[in-house]
Amino acid sequence: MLISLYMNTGYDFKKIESKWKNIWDKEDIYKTDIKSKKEKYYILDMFPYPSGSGLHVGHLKGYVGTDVYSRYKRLKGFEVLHPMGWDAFGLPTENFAIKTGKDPYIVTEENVLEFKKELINAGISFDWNREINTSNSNYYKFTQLLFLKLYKKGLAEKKRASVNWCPSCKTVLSNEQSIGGVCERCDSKVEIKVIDQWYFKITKYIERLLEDSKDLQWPISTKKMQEKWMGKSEGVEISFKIDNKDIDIKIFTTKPETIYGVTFIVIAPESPLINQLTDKEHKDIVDKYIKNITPQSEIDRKKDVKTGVFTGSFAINPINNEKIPVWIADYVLMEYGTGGGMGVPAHDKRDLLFAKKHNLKIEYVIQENKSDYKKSEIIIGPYKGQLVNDAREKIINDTPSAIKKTEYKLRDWSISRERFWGAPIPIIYCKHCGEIPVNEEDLPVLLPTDIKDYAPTGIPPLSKSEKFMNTKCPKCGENAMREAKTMDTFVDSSWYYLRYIDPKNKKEIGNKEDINRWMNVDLYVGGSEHAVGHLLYSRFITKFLYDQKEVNFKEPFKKLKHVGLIYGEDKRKMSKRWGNVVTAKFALEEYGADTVRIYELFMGPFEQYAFWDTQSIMGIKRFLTRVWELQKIISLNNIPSDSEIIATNTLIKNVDEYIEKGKYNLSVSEFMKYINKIEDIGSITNENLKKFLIVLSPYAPFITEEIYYNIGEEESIQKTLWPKIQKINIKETHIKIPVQINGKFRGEIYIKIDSSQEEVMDIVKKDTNLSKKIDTKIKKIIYIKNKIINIIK
RNA sequence: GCUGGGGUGGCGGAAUAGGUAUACGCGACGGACUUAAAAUCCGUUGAAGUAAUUCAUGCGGGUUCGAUUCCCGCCCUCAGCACCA
Repeated sequence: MLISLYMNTGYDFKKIESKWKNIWDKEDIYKTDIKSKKEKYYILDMFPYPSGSGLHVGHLKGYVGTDVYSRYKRLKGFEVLHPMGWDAFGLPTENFAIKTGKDPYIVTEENVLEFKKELINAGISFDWNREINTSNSNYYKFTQLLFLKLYKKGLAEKKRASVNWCPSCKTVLSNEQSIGGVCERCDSKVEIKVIDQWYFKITKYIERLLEDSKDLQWPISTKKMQEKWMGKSEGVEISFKIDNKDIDIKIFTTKPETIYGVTFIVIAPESPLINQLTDKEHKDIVDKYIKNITPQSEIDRKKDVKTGVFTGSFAINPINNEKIPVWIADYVLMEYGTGGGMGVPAHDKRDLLFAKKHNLKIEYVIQENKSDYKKSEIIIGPYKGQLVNDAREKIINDTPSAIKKTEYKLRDWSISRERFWGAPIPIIYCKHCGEIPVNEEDLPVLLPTDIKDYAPTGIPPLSKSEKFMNTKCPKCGENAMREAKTMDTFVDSSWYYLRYIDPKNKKEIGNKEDINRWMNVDLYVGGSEHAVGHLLYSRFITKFLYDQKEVNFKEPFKKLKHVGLIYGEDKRKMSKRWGNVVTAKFALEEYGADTVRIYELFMGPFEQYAFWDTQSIMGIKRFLTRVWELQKIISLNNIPSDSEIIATNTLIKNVDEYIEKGKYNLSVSEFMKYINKIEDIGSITNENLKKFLIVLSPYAPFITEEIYYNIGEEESIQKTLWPKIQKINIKETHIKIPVQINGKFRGEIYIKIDSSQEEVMDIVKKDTNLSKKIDTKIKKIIYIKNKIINIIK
């Protein structure tokens, strides 16, 4: 029974994997020497939430990709920092804890152990000496310190404002967490609530965030997404006087040249001007309308029907003194610009819809050029006949009260949460002194351990712990209360990449010299879903630390790569709901780590999504069995044939190139081509087998280590260096080139290198097959030396 | 609607400073071994045709001796964003 199992699997991966796992662990082989003299390379994965549902093969793909690159860089002589940790605070853990009734501390610990075990089983070369955990007080002490630093510079601030509220998670969400008007965690419809919230003033950094992104080696789509999210638009602010009233309405527009076409003014339903603008006659309708509209969530207002009511007031167009009605409209957002806009139905789609619905005048003032708006022609007013591009400045100058202005869509980052499982905000409220920051020496502000019921209610759970809440004012020493809200987990993850460099430092985030030496992250890999959240926050925090002279770099992640999702065999997203989840645990036990690693990279381009396929993975298993069998055909004399040398050189060169380009799937093809070739030759020298194993080792660390050991090497394959190309003295005298007739491939011939056209034609004419085809008159010959010949007849 | 990707065999995918399209793998078919199956090994495999050859890289044009690659105009599809004035 046992024997047949061995025959089926080819080699006993379980035995090999557990053997080397133990040896590597004992030798602490992945330990990074921060003080090493070697050139540094920092390669980072986005750290995971250690959720209860465990690790599946999709998570693994990213880690395998970075692991191949890390191992490769070590072989290339770099000191590599490749750490891992846990984004342990936050809703996934907390919700899991609530569901299971377990303590979140215990839940975190259990999940972390499970995740870590699978990562080790997969042979990922993380340096576990540097493991971090955001829910550990040694870590969140510095999250709180970061808060204090921002607070002291006026960049952390409590404001009363309308916020996105998730009725199911019972907490506030940032704009980045409520994209599309739904909660990113639970898909509930987001509501709008007005409450006190803490904000980090990321908007102060917006210009620098835009400017510096130009130099980042990031996917274009991700950079564009950030750019769009920040939403810079340059335009003009114009004041419209209200007829018979002492009020001005300010509006923002990016198309001041359409001012001759303004036929109404629209203001947001939240506008403070509404009371003054509404006359008696319209008061009832306006009140009713506003009462109806304001409690609506953003998503309900985002529809094509543009509702609105007339206020009874008229504004005066400053350019031509025309009287135009002022309306309240739900498509105008209070948060953007001035909360009001000029209605130009002829040249704005939304205004057009609104005008049609409410029978407002439509006046065309521009002949629009579809391919380039700036080349549109003005057809009304003093600049009739001119292009928008030329007339815009003049029109701005002509418009009284017009001021150039730049508007952005990005809002400040809301960071406080009404939840338990997060870092407490280090602020104290004192009756006498007001809002006072905790002294830095008093950090960390520890999460209380005496709260049993931390299920969300909307009231911060920390407020239930008297032990936590009651404290002394750091300034006057009187009794005072703590802030009961905790920080969003994106604060934890906005600086974690710094902590790996010096994770045990108790005094500061980390040793400055080491941080400055090891940052930036040379390669950062993770899902594209963090494009506008985490990645933007991290850039902001890095810039802030730069300004405080804490660090000497302005960007955290030099190069960014996204990893494509793995879908289930049924082509649906892996989910418990469909029962199509392939867990890392299952795959590793069933196929072995080396097979799973190679398979995941061979599925397709790294950045692209792929479908799990239990048949294809067998191909990789077969491949590794053939690798194992190479041991049986080692040649005795150790003198490689020319073809063996050429094949090995090609392998080394191509794999090198493909790894550098991140084209892991193509390097796997190279390994397969190589083994096909060697099997054709029938033997391999010890020397070249070693080279093959070394270049394969980043992909399949276990089997290569075992064979390397079997063929007599005493030191780990991981401690060797990338093989060099062997110089050979084979002078190629002849090469094969394709022959085309009338542009179509018709055959190939062997020619002497650097033959002339005449010499090549002689060979073509001697070739019986080809000469038959060119018996008629030849019109023209195109010959590209050593490459191709095309005969036109 | 906007932004960024993609459309190549039965399937995953190779190949773009224009030069033998379909590498590598999966699957399928045929064969060897086996009492048999699995595993393994050896062939074949874009389509049509006995063959010469013809037709095939989403569709329609163009440039070129030659186009998957470059240009123009479409169609389809995936992802993200979307009342931001």
